[in-house]
Amino acid sequence: MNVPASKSSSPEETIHGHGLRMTDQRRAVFDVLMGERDHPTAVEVFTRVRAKVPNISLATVYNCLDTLTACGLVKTVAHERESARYCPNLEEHAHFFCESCGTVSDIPLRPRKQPQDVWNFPADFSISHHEVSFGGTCPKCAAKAAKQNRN
Amino acid sequence: MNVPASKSSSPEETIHGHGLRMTDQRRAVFDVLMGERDHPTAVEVFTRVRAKVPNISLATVYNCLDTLTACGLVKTVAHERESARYCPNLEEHAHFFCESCGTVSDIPLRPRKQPQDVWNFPADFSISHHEVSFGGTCPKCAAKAAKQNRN
DNA sequence: GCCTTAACAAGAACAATTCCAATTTAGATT
DNA sequence: AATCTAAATTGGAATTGTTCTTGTTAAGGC
Repeated sequence: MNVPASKSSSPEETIHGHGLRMTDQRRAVFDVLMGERDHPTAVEVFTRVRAKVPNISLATVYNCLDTLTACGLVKTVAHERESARYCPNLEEHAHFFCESCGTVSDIPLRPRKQPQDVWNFPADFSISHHEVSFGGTCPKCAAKAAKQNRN
Repeated sequence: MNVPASKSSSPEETIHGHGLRMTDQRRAVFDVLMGERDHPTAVEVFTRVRAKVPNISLATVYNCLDTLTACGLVKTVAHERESARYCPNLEEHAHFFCESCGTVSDIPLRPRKQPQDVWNFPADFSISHHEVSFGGTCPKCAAKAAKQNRN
Protein backbone atom coordinates (compact mmCIF):
# COMPACT_ATOMS: atom_id res chain seq x y z
CA MET A 1 0.00 0.00 0.00
CA ASN A 2 2.54 2.59 -0.94
CA VAL A 3 2.10 2.99 -4.67
CA PRO A 4 2.09 6.69 -5.47
CA ALA A 5 -0.86 7.84 -7.53
CA SER A 6 0.51 8.80 -10.90
CA LYS A 7 -0.69 12.27 -11.67
CA SER A 8 -2.10 11.31 -15.05
CA SER A 9 -4.55 8.65 -13.85
CA SER A 10 -7.95 9.45 -12.36
CA PRO A 11 -8.73 8.79 -8.71
CA GLU A 12 -10.97 5.96 -9.89
CA GLU A 13 -8.11 4.24 -11.64
CA THR A 14 -5.84 4.73 -8.66
CA ILE A 15 -8.36 3.27 -6.26
CA HIS A 16 -9.06 0.34 -8.59
CA GLY A 17 -5.33 -0.21 -8.83
CA HIS A 18 -5.44 -0.94 -5.12
CA GLY A 19 -8.24 -3.46 -5.53
CA LEU A 20 -10.79 -1.09 -4.03
CA ARG A 21 -13.97 0.53 -5.31
CA MET A 22 -14.82 4.14 -5.96
CA THR A 23 -18.01 4.80 -4.01
CA ASP A 24 -20.17 7.90 -3.76
CA GLN A 25 -18.77 8.55 -0.32
CA ARG A 26 -15.13 8.27 -1.33
CA ARG A 27 -15.77 10.41 -4.39
CA ALA A 28 -17.50 13.06 -2.27
CA VAL A 29 -14.73 13.13 0.33
CA PHE A 30 -12.13 13.44 -2.39
CA ASP A 31 -14.09 16.19 -4.13
CA VAL A 32 -14.39 18.15 -0.90
CA LEU A 33 -10.62 18.03 -0.45
CA MET A 34 -9.99 19.04 -4.05
CA GLY A 35 -12.66 21.72 -3.95
CA GLU A 36 -11.45 23.79 -1.05
CA ARG A 37 -7.80 23.12 -0.41
CA ASP A 38 -7.62 24.56 3.05
CA HIS A 39 -6.50 21.45 4.95
CA PRO A 40 -9.75 20.65 6.73
CA THR A 41 -9.99 18.32 9.72
CA ALA A 42 -12.03 15.12 9.51
CA VAL A 43 -14.98 16.85 11.14
CA GLU A 44 -14.78 19.75 8.70
CA VAL A 45 -14.72 17.31 5.81
CA PHE A 46 -17.68 15.57 7.40
CA THR A 47 -19.82 18.71 7.58
CA ARG A 48 -18.91 19.70 4.01
CA VAL A 49 -19.57 16.27 2.59
CA ARG A 50 -23.00 16.15 4.18
CA ALA A 51 -24.16 18.78 1.70
CA LYS A 52 -23.73 16.18 -1.03
CA VAL A 53 -24.22 12.90 0.83
CA PRO A 54 -26.53 13.80 3.70
CA ASN A 55 -26.47 10.40 5.40
CA ILE A 56 -22.73 9.85 5.47
CA SER A 57 -21.40 9.07 8.92
CA LEU A 58 -18.28 10.43 10.56
CA ALA A 59 -16.88 6.91 10.75
CA THR A 60 -17.20 6.63 6.99
CA VAL A 61 -15.45 9.96 6.50
CA TYR A 62 -12.58 8.60 8.57
CA ASN A 63 -12.63 5.39 6.55
CA CYS A 64 -12.63 7.28 3.26
CA LEU A 65 -9.80 9.53 4.35
CA ASP A 66 -7.82 6.47 5.40
CA THR A 67 -8.32 4.65 2.12
CA LEU A 68 -7.59 7.76 0.06
CA THR A 69 -4.41 8.18 2.08
CA ALA A 70 -3.51 4.51 1.66
CA CYS A 71 -3.96 4.88 -2.09
CA GLY A 72 -1.71 7.92 -2.12
CA LEU A 73 -4.39 10.35 -3.27
CA VAL A 74 -4.34 12.38 -0.09
CA LYS A 75 -1.82 13.23 2.61
CA THR A 76 -2.46 13.40 6.32
CA VAL A 77 -1.07 16.46 8.04
CA ALA A 78 -0.17 16.39 11.72
CA HIS A 79 0.71 19.50 13.67
CA GLU A 80 1.46 19.66 17.36
CA ARG A 81 -1.03 17.03 18.40
CA GLU A 82 -3.98 18.98 17.04
CA SER A 83 -6.56 17.03 15.08
CA ALA A 84 -5.31 15.61 11.82
CA ARG A 85 -5.84 17.61 8.63
CA TYR A 86 -6.03 16.37 5.08
CA CYS A 87 -4.39 17.64 1.95
CA PRO A 88 -4.69 16.54 -1.68
CA ASN A 89 -1.42 18.20 -2.73
CA LEU A 90 0.84 15.31 -3.71
CA GLU A 91 3.88 17.44 -4.45
CA GLU A 92 6.59 17.37 -1.81
CA HIS A 93 5.91 20.25 0.52
CA ALA A 94 5.89 21.46 4.09
CA HIS A 95 3.09 23.20 5.98
CA PHE A 96 2.90 26.59 7.56
CA PHE A 97 0.40 27.16 10.36
CA CYS A 98 -0.53 30.76 11.01
CA GLU A 99 -0.85 31.19 14.75
CA SER A 100 -3.04 34.22 14.32
CA CYS A 101 -5.71 33.16 11.81
CA GLY A 102 -5.23 29.39 11.82
CA THR A 103 -4.84 28.97 8.09
CA VAL A 104 -2.52 26.31 6.75
CA SER A 105 -0.36 26.99 3.70
CA ASP A 106 1.61 24.62 1.51
CA ILE A 107 5.29 25.46 1.27
CA PRO A 108 7.01 23.82 -1.69
CA LEU A 109 10.42 22.19 -1.58
CA ARG A 110 13.01 24.08 -3.59
CA PRO A 111 14.00 22.18 -6.74
CA ARG A 112 16.89 19.76 -6.25
CA LYS A 113 17.00 20.46 -2.52
CA GLN A 114 16.40 18.00 0.26
CA PRO A 115 16.20 18.09 4.05
CA GLN A 116 19.64 16.49 4.36
CA ASP A 117 21.08 19.72 3.02
CA VAL A 118 20.08 21.42 6.25
CA TRP A 119 20.02 18.64 8.85
CA ASN A 120 23.15 16.69 9.49
CA PHE A 121 22.27 13.01 9.53
CA PRO A 122 24.81 10.61 10.94
CA ALA A 123 25.69 8.05 8.28
CA ASP A 124 23.36 5.17 7.46
CA PHE A 125 20.04 6.67 8.42
CA SER A 126 17.61 5.63 5.71
CA ILE A 127 14.85 8.20 5.44
CA SER A 128 11.52 7.06 4.07
CA HIS A 129 9.53 10.22 4.67
CA HIS A 130 9.54 13.50 6.49
CA GLU A 131 6.98 15.85 7.92
CA VAL A 132 7.86 19.48 8.29
CA SER A 133 5.69 22.12 9.85
CA PHE A 134 6.31 25.76 10.56
CA GLY A 135 4.46 28.06 12.88
CA GLY A 136 4.35 31.82 12.66
CA THR A 137 2.42 34.66 11.12
CA CYS A 138 1.13 34.58 7.57
CA PRO A 139 1.55 37.60 5.28
CA LYS A 140 -2.10 38.60 5.65
CA CYS A 141 -1.96 38.67 9.44
CA ALA A 142 1.45 40.35 9.44
CA ALA A 143 0.01 43.15 7.27
CA LYS A 144 -2.98 43.48 9.55
CA ALA A 145 -0.73 43.71 12.62
CA ALA A 146 1.47 46.32 10.94
CA LYS A 147 -1.60 48.44 10.17
CA GLN A 148 -2.74 48.23 13.81
CA ASN A 149 0.67 49.34 15.04
CA ARG A 150 0.67 52.36 12.76
CA ASN A 151 -2.27 53.87 14.67
CA MET B 1 6.61 32.73 28.63
CA ASN B 2 9.16 32.44 25.89
CA VAL B 3 12.43 33.25 27.59
CA PRO B 4 15.02 30.70 26.54
CA ALA B 5 16.88 29.06 29.40
CA SER B 6 20.45 30.26 29.18
CA LYS B 7 22.70 27.23 29.30
CA SER B 8 24.79 28.55 32.14
CA SER B 9 22.00 28.91 34.69
CA SER B 10 20.61 26.01 36.68
CA PRO B 11 17.07 24.74 36.16
CA GLU B 12 16.25 26.26 39.56
CA GLU B 13 17.33 29.70 38.44
CA THR B 14 15.45 29.35 35.19
CA ILE B 15 12.27 28.33 36.93
CA HIS B 16 12.61 31.12 39.50
CA GLY B 17 13.18 33.53 36.63
CA HIS B 18 9.66 32.66 35.55
CA GLY B 19 8.25 33.36 38.98
CA LEU B 20 7.76 29.68 39.71
CA ARG B 21 9.11 27.27 42.31
CA MET B 22 11.35 24.28 41.98
CA THR B 23 9.54 21.44 43.67
CA ASP B 24 10.57 17.85 44.26
CA GLN B 25 8.23 16.77 41.51
CA ARG B 26 9.55 19.21 38.94
CA ARG B 27 13.10 18.36 39.85
CA ALA B 28 12.41 14.64 39.53
CA VAL B 29 10.70 15.01 36.16
CA PHE B 30 13.57 17.10 34.88
CA ASP B 31 16.14 14.61 36.18
CA VAL B 32 14.35 11.73 34.48
CA LEU B 33 14.50 13.57 31.17
CA MET B 34 18.17 14.45 31.60
CA GLY B 35 19.04 10.98 32.86
CA GLU B 36 17.83 8.89 29.95
CA ARG B 37 17.53 11.02 26.86
CA ASP B 38 15.36 8.70 24.85
CA HIS B 39 12.34 10.96 24.32
CA PRO B 40 9.91 9.28 26.70
CA THR B 41 6.17 9.86 26.64
CA ALA B 42 4.38 11.40 29.63
CA VAL B 43 3.41 7.95 30.87
CA GLU B 44 6.99 6.70 30.57
CA VAL B 45 8.20 9.72 32.51
CA PHE B 46 5.50 8.97 35.07
CA THR B 47 6.62 5.39 35.65
CA ARG B 48 10.28 6.40 35.87
CA VAL B 49 9.62 9.28 38.24
CA ARG B 50 7.66 7.03 40.58
CA ALA B 51 10.93 5.35 41.56
CA LYS B 52 11.95 8.61 43.19
CA VAL B 53 8.62 10.20 44.08
CA PRO B 54 6.30 7.25 44.61
CA ASN B 55 3.15 9.28 45.14
CA ILE B 56 3.39 11.60 42.18
CA SER B 57 0.29 11.61 40.01
CA LEU B 58 0.11 11.51 36.25
CA ALA B 59 -1.63 14.88 36.27
CA THR B 60 1.37 16.34 38.07
CA VAL B 61 3.75 14.82 35.56
CA TYR B 62 1.77 16.55 32.83
CA ASN B 63 1.84 19.78 34.84
CA CYS B 64 5.57 19.53 35.39
CA LEU B 65 6.26 18.80 31.75
CA ASP B 66 4.13 21.80 30.81
CA THR B 67 5.90 24.18 33.15
CA LEU B 68 9.34 22.90 32.18
CA THR B 69 8.36 23.43 28.57
CA ALA B 70 7.01 26.89 29.30
CA CYS B 71 10.30 27.78 30.99
CA GLY B 72 12.22 26.56 27.98
CA LEU B 73 13.99 23.73 29.78
CA VAL B 74 12.35 21.00 27.77
CA LYS B 75 10.87 20.61 24.31
CA THR B 76 7.72 18.77 23.36
CA VAL B 77 8.05 16.46 20.40
CA ALA B 78 5.04 15.58 18.27
CA HIS B 79 5.10 12.90 15.61
CA GLU B 80 2.15 11.79 13.52
CA ARG B 81 -0.43 12.19 16.23
CA GLU B 82 1.22 9.69 18.52
CA SER B 83 1.49 10.62 22.18
CA ALA B 84 3.75 13.55 22.88
CA ARG B 85 7.37 12.93 23.79
CA TYR B 86 9.71 15.12 25.77
CA CYS B 87 13.27 16.13 25.10
CA PRO B 88 15.75 18.18 27.15
CA ASN B 89 18.00 18.93 24.16
CA LEU B 90 17.70 22.67 23.67
CA GLU B 91 19.89 22.85 20.58
CA GLU B 92 18.03 23.30 17.32
CA HIS B 93 17.42 19.86 15.94
CA ALA B 94 14.99 17.59 14.16
CA HIS B 95 13.85 14.10 15.15
CA PHE B 96 14.21 10.79 13.45
CA PHE B 97 11.74 8.02 14.30
CA CYS B 98 12.86 4.52 13.48
CA GLU B 99 9.86 2.63 12.18
CA SER B 100 11.42 -0.68 13.07
CA CYS B 101 12.58 -0.26 16.68
CA GLY B 102 10.74 2.90 17.66
CA THR B 103 13.76 4.81 18.91
CA VAL B 104 13.90 8.55 18.44
CA SER B 105 17.17 10.27 17.52
CA ASP B 106 18.12 13.91 17.56
CA ILE B 107 19.32 15.23 14.22
CA PRO B 108 21.25 18.50 14.51
CA LEU B 109 20.84 21.44 12.20
CA ARG B 110 23.93 22.06 10.08
CA PRO B 111 25.76 25.20 11.14
CA ARG B 112 24.58 28.36 9.41
CA LYS B 113 21.80 26.48 7.63
CA GLN B 114 18.09 27.04 8.00
CA PRO B 115 14.89 25.45 6.74
CA GLN B 116 14.35 28.31 4.30
CA ASP B 117 17.34 27.02 2.36
CA VAL B 118 15.31 23.99 1.38
CA TRP B 119 11.70 25.17 1.44
CA ASN B 120 10.65 28.04 -0.70
CA PHE B 121 8.61 30.44 1.40
CA PRO B 122 6.61 33.07 -0.41
CA ALA B 123 7.67 36.50 0.83
CA ASP B 124 6.52 37.84 4.18
CA PHE B 125 5.97 34.63 6.05
CA SER B 126 7.35 35.23 9.52
CA ILE B 127 8.47 31.93 11.01
CA SER B 128 8.52 31.64 14.78
CA HIS B 129 9.32 27.95 15.06
CA HIS B 130 9.46 24.72 13.14
CA GLU B 131 9.08 21.06 13.88
CA VAL B 132 10.75 18.56 11.63
CA SER B 133 10.41 14.83 11.90
CA PHE B 134 11.76 12.06 9.75
CA GLY B 135 10.66 8.48 9.55
CA GLY B 136 12.74 5.57 8.34
CA THR B 137 15.20 2.94 9.48
CA CYS B 138 17.98 3.67 11.94
CA PRO B 139 21.51 2.39 11.32
CA LYS B 140 21.14 -0.40 13.91
CA CYS B 141 17.98 -1.76 12.33
CA ALA B 142 19.35 -1.36 8.82
CA ALA B 143 22.39 -3.45 9.80
CA LYS B 144 20.15 -6.07 11.35
CA ALA B 145 18.01 -6.24 8.21
CA ALA B 146 21.10 -6.54 5.99
CA LYS B 147 22.35 -9.46 8.10
CA GLN B 148 18.98 -11.20 7.80
CA ASN B 149 19.00 -10.80 4.02
CA ARG B 150 22.47 -12.33 3.75
CA ASN B 151 21.13 -15.72 4.95
C1' DG C 1 -31.00 -12.13 -10.68
C1' DC C 2 -27.86 -14.36 -7.13
C1' DC C 3 -23.90 -14.38 -4.17
C1' DT C 4 -19.73 -12.95 -2.14
C1' DT C 5 -17.32 -9.48 -0.28
C1' DA C 6 -16.40 -4.71 0.38
C1' DA C 7 -18.25 -0.63 2.19
C1' DC C 8 -21.20 1.88 5.23
C1' DA C 9 -23.79 3.51 9.50
C1' DA C 10 -24.42 4.14 14.28
C1' DG C 11 -22.92 4.06 18.42
C1' DA C 12 -19.74 2.11 21.90
C1' DA C 13 -15.06 2.01 23.27
C1' DC C 14 -10.57 3.86 23.72
C1' DA C 15 -6.28 6.53 24.65
C1' DA C 16 -4.14 10.76 25.53
C1' DT C 17 -4.72 14.79 27.65
C1' DT C 18 -7.01 18.44 30.25
C1' DC C 19 -9.97 20.10 33.73
C1' DC C 20 -11.78 20.56 38.43
C1' DA C 21 -12.23 20.78 43.39
C1' DA C 22 -10.11 19.65 47.52
C1' DT C 23 -5.81 19.27 49.99
C1' DT C 24 -1.01 20.13 50.78
C1' DT C 25 3.17 22.71 50.62
C1' DA C 26 6.64 26.48 50.02
C1' DG C 27 8.28 30.35 51.44
C1' DA C 28 7.33 35.18 52.71
C1' DT C 29 5.80 37.76 56.81
C1' DT C 30 5.19 38.41 61.23
C1' DA D 1 8.74 29.39 65.08
C1' DA D 2 3.74 30.10 63.93
C1' DT D 3 0.88 32.12 60.45
C1' DC D 4 -0.66 33.27 56.08
C1' DT D 5 -1.30 33.23 51.03
C1' DA D 6 -0.62 31.75 46.68
C1' DA D 7 1.16 28.06 44.14
C1' DA D 8 1.47 23.22 43.45
C1' DT D 9 -0.23 18.61 43.83
C1' DT D 10 -3.69 14.94 43.83
C1' DG D 11 -7.24 11.90 42.20
C1' DG D 12 -10.83 11.48 39.62
C1' DA D 13 -14.05 13.11 36.23
C1' DA D 14 -14.54 15.06 31.75
C1' DT D 15 -13.22 15.95 27.06
C1' DT D 16 -11.39 15.25 22.52
C1' DG D 17 -10.20 12.96 18.50
C1' DT D 18 -10.13 8.62 16.64
C1' DT D 19 -10.86 3.61 16.18
C1' DC D 20 -13.55 -0.51 16.79
C1' DT D 21 -17.63 -3.46 16.52
C1' DT D 22 -21.76 -5.20 14.80
C1' DG D 23 -25.42 -5.34 11.85
C1' DT D 24 -26.99 -3.62 7.33
C1' DT D 25 -26.47 -2.18 2.51
C1' DA D 26 -24.73 -2.26 -2.00
C1' DA D 27 -21.23 -3.46 -6.01
C1' DG D 28 -19.96 -6.10 -9.42
C1' DG D 29 -18.59 -10.91 -11.02
C1' DC D 30 -20.89 -14.96 -12.18
